[in-house]
Amino acid sequence: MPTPHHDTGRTPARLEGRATWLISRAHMHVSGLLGAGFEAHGGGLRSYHYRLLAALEEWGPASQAELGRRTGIDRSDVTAALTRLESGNLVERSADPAHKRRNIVTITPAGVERLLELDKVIDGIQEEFLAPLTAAQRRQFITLLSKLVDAQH
Amino acid sequence: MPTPHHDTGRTPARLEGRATWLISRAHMHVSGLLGAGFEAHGGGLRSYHYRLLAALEEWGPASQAELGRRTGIDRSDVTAALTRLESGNLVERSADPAHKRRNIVTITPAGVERLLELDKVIDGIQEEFLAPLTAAQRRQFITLLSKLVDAQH
DNA sequence: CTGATGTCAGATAAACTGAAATAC
DNA sequence: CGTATTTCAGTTCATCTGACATCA
Repeated sequence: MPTPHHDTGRTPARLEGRATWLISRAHMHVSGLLGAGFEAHGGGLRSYHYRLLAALEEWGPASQAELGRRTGIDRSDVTAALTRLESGNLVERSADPAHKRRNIVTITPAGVERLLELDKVIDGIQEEFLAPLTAAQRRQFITLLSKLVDAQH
Repeated sequence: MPTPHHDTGRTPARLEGRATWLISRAHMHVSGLLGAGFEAHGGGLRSYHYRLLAALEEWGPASQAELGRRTGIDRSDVTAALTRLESGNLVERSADPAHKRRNIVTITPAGVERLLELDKVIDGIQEEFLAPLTAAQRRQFITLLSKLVDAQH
């Protein structure tokens, strides 16, 4: 058990040995970077909007419930975020002929354009975050993180 | 907060190639695990409280402003979280004799005990998160993440 | 009836902002 | 005076809950 040392020269045991504490700090760091990025260059769009646009471009048109499942966004929040996107003509809602209750959501050309702009912003943030690593280390990190994210179900 | 996941077996290009999108998903994943863990075994304490207790045990007594800087928690939120911890006798506030405005915050033995319990919870969550990796890969991942976190200032 | 869907109203936690009072 | 500290009041964003009407 670590006993309270005091100040000293950096990187105490907890920060070295505990991955979750580490992940929590990395999480805060990324949150900060993303928040600042969306604030500065997001044109009023937030992470929900980015995730929805990305999912639509990636997997094509979908119902709102399906978008919720794919992006991990609650269906009630999907509704609000899509209303926002629709008001900017970035997506379109149309009734599913096979199921009157269900909407089919489609990304518009303007939506794709907007998404590509956001991608650039996000790529910049990614560069900034990964800057401390060498190219080889970055590849390693991304590979490992992919494994971790893909393994969740 | 489980959020059931997608049906599809394929991993689309965006998820393969874009580290920030990946990090955002990992971020959500970790948030969910931590939230559920604190909810289930945190005894009413949340991430702010854990971070503050950990910082106090790690670096010893400190002023509130200093705690804020070390943990990345805003000074105004430090105040509220410490009041909560103090009401459970997990920390103590005392006036700094050298500076009347400043408080010196100390973790109590009960606070250390509580922290060690929370550590166990968090270690369990960490195990769960890192489960998809081999032991060697975990070490690699932790090393790389340490580099990324340490490099931020 | 069951179950999925879209919507709304509200709660909560994390993080931040601005301002005040106090101490150095 | 300027700066640092604590505190308070209020805001935003992401997330989740519960309810409800609608449809298959």
